Amino acid sequence: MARTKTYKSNVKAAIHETAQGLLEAGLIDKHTMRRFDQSCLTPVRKFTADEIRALREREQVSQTVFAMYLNVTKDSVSQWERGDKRPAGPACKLLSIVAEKGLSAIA
Amino acid sequence: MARTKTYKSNVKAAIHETAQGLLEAGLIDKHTMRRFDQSCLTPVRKFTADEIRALREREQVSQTVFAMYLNVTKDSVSQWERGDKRPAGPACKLLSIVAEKGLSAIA
DNA sequence: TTGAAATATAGAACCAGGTTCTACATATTT
DNA sequence: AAATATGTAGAACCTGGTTCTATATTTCAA
Repeated sequence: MARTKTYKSNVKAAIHETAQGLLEAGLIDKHTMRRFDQSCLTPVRKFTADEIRALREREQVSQTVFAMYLNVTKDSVSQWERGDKRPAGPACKLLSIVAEKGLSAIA
Repeated sequence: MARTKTYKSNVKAAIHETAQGLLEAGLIDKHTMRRFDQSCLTPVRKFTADEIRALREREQVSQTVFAMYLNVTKDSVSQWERGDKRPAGPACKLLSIVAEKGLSAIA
């Protein structure tokens, strides 16, 4: 497409270009996202019980300390690692951040 | 207290010194946290509906985009800002990070 | 070695957070 | 004018997150 529009239009174009993939993948809801500042959201992985445990052990912290970083109870971490329960949306986001950037990213 | 113990003991001492405050404040559970690596956890604030809205508007994003960053649905963000529901542990942690470091910190 | 603290498992019960859906109301763009 | 983006509203559902108790093992200090 030709880039001869106003600044806002270019931003909008950039938005759609970067987000359209997510949209088509069904990862985000239908419309929206004007002014989506250029940054690309890191995709949020799903974590198995073992992956969560491996992640925590990689960071060399106990369940209790790990829980403190995530602002969750130690029981929740235990339940995740045992496969008793699975982390929800925000918790998965935090786990993704830790997986990619380490615990210090959410200190 | 005298600092004449081994390295591990000093670490432990540092742990207790930094975490004892939280412990005494009743913010963390009883014992624990050996090897708490020196970093200090940023305290997780509680957010009112208005604060959440102000935070989002400060970042200049729509509810939908804000929700994407937090890995939550746009409805949840709307419910938070209306006071219909309140963000839980992990969600509050993410909000705290955004409040202090901006949206880019969780991109 | 003895005891206290740290760490992790297990299960149960409860509540509210997060999801999904629909419908409606305004802007804002094209 | 038509289409899109944005936000409100409410309801229903489900499970995540909390809290509690109890138990087992390990680690550490006296």
